[in-house]
Amino acid sequence: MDEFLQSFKIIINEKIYVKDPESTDLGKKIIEQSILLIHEIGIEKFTFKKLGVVIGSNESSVYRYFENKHKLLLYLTSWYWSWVEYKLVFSTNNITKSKKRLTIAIENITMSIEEDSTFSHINEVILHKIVINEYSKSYLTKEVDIENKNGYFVIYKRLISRLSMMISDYNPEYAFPSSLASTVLEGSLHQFFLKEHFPTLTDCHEPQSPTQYFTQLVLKTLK
Amino acid sequence: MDEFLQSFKIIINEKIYVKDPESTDLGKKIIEQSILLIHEIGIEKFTFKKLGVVIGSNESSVYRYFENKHKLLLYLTSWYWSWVEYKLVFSTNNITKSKKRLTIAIENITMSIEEDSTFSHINEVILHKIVINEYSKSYLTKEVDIENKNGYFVIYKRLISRLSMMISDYNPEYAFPSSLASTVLEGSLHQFFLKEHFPTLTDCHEPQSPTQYFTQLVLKTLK
DNA sequence: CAAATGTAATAGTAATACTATTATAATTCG
DNA sequence: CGAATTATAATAGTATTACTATTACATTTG
Repeated sequence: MDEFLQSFKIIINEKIYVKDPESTDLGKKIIEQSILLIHEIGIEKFTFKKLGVVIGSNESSVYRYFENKHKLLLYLTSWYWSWVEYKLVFSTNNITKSKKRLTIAIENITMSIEEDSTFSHINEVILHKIVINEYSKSYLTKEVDIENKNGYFVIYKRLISRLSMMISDYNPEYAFPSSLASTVLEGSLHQFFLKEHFPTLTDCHEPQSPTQYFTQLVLKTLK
Repeated sequence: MDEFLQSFKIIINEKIYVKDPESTDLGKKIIEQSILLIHEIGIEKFTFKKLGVVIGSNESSVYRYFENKHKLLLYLTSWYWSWVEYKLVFSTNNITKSKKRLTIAIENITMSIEEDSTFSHINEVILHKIVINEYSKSYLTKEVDIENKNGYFVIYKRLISRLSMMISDYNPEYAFPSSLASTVLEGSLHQFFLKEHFPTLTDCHEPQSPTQYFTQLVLKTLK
């Protein structure tokens, strides 16, 4: 599957960027290094100036690709959700039993990313950590409704909607499929965060994992 | 209970502020108006300069009370969690049946705040909305571990721990009481946000509510 | 009523986010 | 081939923000 994925390009809403970063070497460098730098210093302290230094280029060159750092964050997180969606669709394809399909989906959404694999210039392990620490900030803004209308969150919403449908397939009677799907997705990011910074607020320590917690939670709730 | 609460002062960790805002009129005005202004323009665009204008005072006067806007946010959210904790402890007191106690606790934590009541200068309805939109930003930072050590999140953690204990009381066998407690608390904020901005991702629309969703989720999971 | 303290205003600085303009390199096409 | 066009990047800014140092004024206290 890893090599298979390499023959695809993840397509991101064109409105998010000024110039497609996948189209040039500098663009790819911007993606590669911004992931490392945002992870290192956090989105608040991240600036295009600092990024310019590490990519050996100028601040203003970055502005050719992204309007501002918020859009860059949207790009990176959209890429991440798109990657997860791809893995989810691929691994649940042709699985006819609704329970099996649902557990595979939960696994895909809640699992910790272990190794950087498919895309040469994107480190998925670190990108996952960025999503854990910064994703909420991309929608907890005053501009969320306009940006939502512009389609900046389509991939994220589609992913939740896929999980929601699998929940309803498994138990058509259940009244909160969308809420449960969004809880699993957002909740797993939160559990990873707690594990790291507020360990007493979670039970997902080795050998336990968010995947086990949420799989049990969903199956018991839907029974 | 409302009048009863008025005879108490909610105590916030002294390290969060430079000078206790409850100790002066200006301090109370800072709290009152910052709640309204942060709600109106969001924490990113909120500045002490803008706050100075609405409280009819100077930017620098605000710095006498809070080091920066991040600390002010920590103060406001700590106050909120403290208020919720008080209501929770009060309403579950003397309830001996573990199931009843648990459902009351979930109700307190997940319910939507309807009216501004107890404290003259603090609007709890709007403060709840600030918590929904801004709370995650107060811990999704690079400084979280130091600030946690300084005790800036004690009330929040104590609240989750209370719920966690009630979960274990109801079902001592359950393996994820803390994870479930943190999911309920964080998840309910998230469901309120979705209801407002991503309505397709939640089922908590009238007459349904996050309280119903989470009460059912917890009881089914613990059965 | 003088000293001490509390409170607030003025006037800054450093850093950040972003932009306008110019320079240089690469490509296209007659 | 070489002029015109376009792509790309660097320079040099500006406006805003977050925060600080200093001074001025007001209030309290012994």
